[in-house]
Amino acid sequence: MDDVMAPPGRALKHVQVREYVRTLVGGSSPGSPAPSERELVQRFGVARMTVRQAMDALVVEGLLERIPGRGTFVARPRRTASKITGYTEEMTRRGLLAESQTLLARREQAGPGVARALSLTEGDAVIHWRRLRRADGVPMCLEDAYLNEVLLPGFLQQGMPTSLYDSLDARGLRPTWAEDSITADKATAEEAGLLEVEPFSVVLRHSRRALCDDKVVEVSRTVYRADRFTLWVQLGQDC
Amino acid sequence: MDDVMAPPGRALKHVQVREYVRTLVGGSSPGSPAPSERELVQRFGVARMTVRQAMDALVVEGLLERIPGRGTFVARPRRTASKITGYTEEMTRRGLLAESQTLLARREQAGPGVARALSLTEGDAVIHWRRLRRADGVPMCLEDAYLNEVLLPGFLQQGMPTSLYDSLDARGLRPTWAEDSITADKATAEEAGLLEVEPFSVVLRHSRRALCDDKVVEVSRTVYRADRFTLWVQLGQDC
DNA sequence: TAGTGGTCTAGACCACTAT
DNA sequence: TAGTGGTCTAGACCACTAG
Repeated sequence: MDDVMAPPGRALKHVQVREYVRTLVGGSSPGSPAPSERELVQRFGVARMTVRQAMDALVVEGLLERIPGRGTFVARPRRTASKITGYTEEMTRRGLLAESQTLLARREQAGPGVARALSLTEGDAVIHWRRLRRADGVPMCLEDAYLNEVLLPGFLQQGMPTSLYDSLDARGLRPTWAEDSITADKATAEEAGLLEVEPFSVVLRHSRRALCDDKVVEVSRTVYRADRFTLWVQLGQDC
Repeated sequence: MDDVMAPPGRALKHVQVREYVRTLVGGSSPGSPAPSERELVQRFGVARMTVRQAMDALVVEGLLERIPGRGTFVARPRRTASKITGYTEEMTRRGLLAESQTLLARREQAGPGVARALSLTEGDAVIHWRRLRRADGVPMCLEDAYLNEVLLPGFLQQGMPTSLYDSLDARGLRPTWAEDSITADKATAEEAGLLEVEPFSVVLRHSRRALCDDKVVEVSRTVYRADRFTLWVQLGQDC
């Protein structure tokens, strides 16, 4: 436990109780009982409101479920909506080897469309990064990403990473919200050549505008080979 | 206020405080201050923990934001993930007139694929509903929906509604979670004829498996004209 | 009847912000 | 210095569930 290393007097009591309960029920199956509130009052020598504060957090989080008159139990995991992922994560999740070949990585002046999408002014400096991306060695898609240079100082000088989303993560800019549009189309001659398919083959076009809090961190357009790629999306209410 | 009609002794105090604050800050813009906790203690003559319980609920809900040392303020609305919608809702949202023509609506025995997707056994009774759907009079997509007859008793006898999702809503079966897959493809000859496009035109195929709690309420396959339809998806973290 | 969560009180001290 | 939210105490009564 991390708590061993922490100054003992510093840890908040409701946090201590919360983390105790979390580790206690960590591996339990849904429906298993959690300790009763009064039991935790005894064990930690705290007031009941303190225990309730701890348990409330776990209930909001979806780990526990209260049943009046019966007790508190491990909740069944909520079905979750899709994480916002990039190509590397997604292909890895599918058990494929993700590789990328940078075709272009440079500073450009934003055109009207890209400027609007990035919430910038036309002519502002943006990073344009074009990659041919493979899965298990076979061309899968061609991606054009546009990034706000102000948010990513020194990005082009640091050598391009494999995963854009890892880089964003490292800078605390992991997208928290994204709007995607998806269409079916035919490949242009250039796209077909790079993707190694016949000209005018069917492709899936995927555009994304990704935000971290209120900052637009990525605008991208990706064209996928339709014969190799299916897009999966999970949607959830609430949360 | 609803409270006027409610038995005065019945309303829980933290609910009274919560709803008072909700209506008070209802129309306010983000950043507006909410009453301080001690001010509400005075106004309602309750303990501070009761006020905190009320405010906690509004914070979890995303309406309020606490800033230690400063006060409690109206939060900026969270960006939300896409609602799970059907065709009628989606087209209406886009300002188009949604119309449907039922091509088939009957009881069938589930084949292996549909049975698995609906969490049924092969041969179980399912409802198969095929519709040609128009937007502003022009064919937009062809949809095959498969429904669990046990969850929708008398569905076929009641005359087919325009919106499946409205019917599900009315029965308390509005989907809370959905998994979609999206691919690009070419239309079959039959599809092309119904959609009034050239044979082998590019289409967008969209499959959905929608659940309400743990019940599979809809399994569908839809083929959209690529020249008329773009799919939009919003993704959010947490929620 | 004993145990559970739900609600509620009337205080207290703390760190932080703003003036 | 005054006001705010964050944390915490040591009780209390209620409705409900289960044996």
